[in-house]
Amino acid sequence: MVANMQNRTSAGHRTGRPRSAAADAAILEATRAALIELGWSKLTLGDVALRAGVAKTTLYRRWAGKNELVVDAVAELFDELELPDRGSLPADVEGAVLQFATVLDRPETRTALMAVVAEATRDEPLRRRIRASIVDCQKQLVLEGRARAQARGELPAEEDPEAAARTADLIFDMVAGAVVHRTLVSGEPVDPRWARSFTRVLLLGLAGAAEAAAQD
Amino acid sequence: MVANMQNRTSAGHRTGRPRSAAADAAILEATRAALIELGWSKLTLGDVALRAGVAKTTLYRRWAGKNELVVDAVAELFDELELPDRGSLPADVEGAVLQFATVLDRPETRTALMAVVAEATRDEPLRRRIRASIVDCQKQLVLEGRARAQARGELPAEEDPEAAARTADLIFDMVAGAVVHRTLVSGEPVDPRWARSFTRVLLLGLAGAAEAAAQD
DNA sequence: AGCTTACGCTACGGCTCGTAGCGTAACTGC
DNA sequence: GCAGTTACGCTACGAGCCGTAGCGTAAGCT
Repeated sequence: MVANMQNRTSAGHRTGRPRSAAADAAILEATRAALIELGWSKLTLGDVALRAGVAKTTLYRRWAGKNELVVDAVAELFDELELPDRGSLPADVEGAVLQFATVLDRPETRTALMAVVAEATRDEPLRRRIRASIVDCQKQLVLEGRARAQARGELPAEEDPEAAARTADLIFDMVAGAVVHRTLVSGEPVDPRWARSFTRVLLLGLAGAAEAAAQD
Repeated sequence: MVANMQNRTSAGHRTGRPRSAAADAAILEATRAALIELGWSKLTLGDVALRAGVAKTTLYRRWAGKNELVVDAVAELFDELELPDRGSLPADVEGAVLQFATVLDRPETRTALMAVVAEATRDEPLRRRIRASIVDCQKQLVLEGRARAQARGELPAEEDPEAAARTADLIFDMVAGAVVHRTLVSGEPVDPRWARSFTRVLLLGLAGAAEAAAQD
């Protein structure tokens, strides 16, 4: 649940006409539709307002601009991501990879995700917004998966919390990075076969690295 | 050497006034300067022309638009990438990772790379251009590194060429994806320590996967 | 020379941006 | 009910950039 981190910062005003939640939903939906039809670069806020059936000024009252609006629109798609229990660590990783790839396969995600990341390189608030509403909830899945594997006895419990955090970051960048790169840069599909190969390399590598670290 | 794949499609015209190579260089340099100062979204072709000291119409005579121009401008930065022989496969991978990260650390690369990739999701010719002038020459380094490792005896020779190609693609997406993701999405630096951890996981994973495959 | 192509310059219609201003609608507390 | 407060729709506007047309000039080739 992303839930409008942009408005009513907390314990917001109680008087006056409340903002229409229906308008919020219509705008975000219209934004995704416009992304599919026009792509990021040709998307205009005037067009989104027209599709959503609201005035252009309403958009500017709620979002600072195109960047913030699109982040919220695609963040909802990433909310679907969950981590179904498939019984073993390799199966879980493979499932997560395929699920992530499914979201990245949507045309609105493809065109929008890289664009807002590019914008974020020169916009610190936008970067925070992306992290809070998209990236961090993905990283959460990594932590969840590790905890599950430790409960199953497939992974040893971590002793050094700092090292554990670094490893989690490494895993996250490797998984998300590889899937994104294959999908958007190489332009090749993330099919079950690729997911299987990738998962195998990743898990064998992590197991070997943990073993080597234990010998230090 | 990117060398203007956009002009004079082959055996181009020989009569008339030739295009100024100095103008080409000035334009690409001005484009990078504008990327640094303004970023992708605020970069305008009129401004680039002003900086380069050429007429705006000259830009449109050589490039179809902003996308193509920026691709050529950043492609020159990736031309620097080489694969110095560091004596062992892990050292080579680590060096390549750090070198790649250095290019991604430049402000003009950070803001431009993701942006053109985003544009390319709805523009097939642009995708081909990016592949030809940026991606493929990176992938070449992977093949070069593997050949070198095989010559050293660190890797077995491949028997199945198709499987070898798939593995090379997997490695490429894992390396480039992880570095890009850490730099541009997570926003954390790719320092020697991270490069070391990453390389260890990758190579141990590949070794383990090759071993497992041999047993099939 | 004469031909051919590149270049600089000006000017233009068209589009999008983001905002200001106003009247109306919706909800709250007295 | 009524007054206060906030959201909404609508119109209009200056500003900026886009991409192109048209023209005169510059730089090579034969």
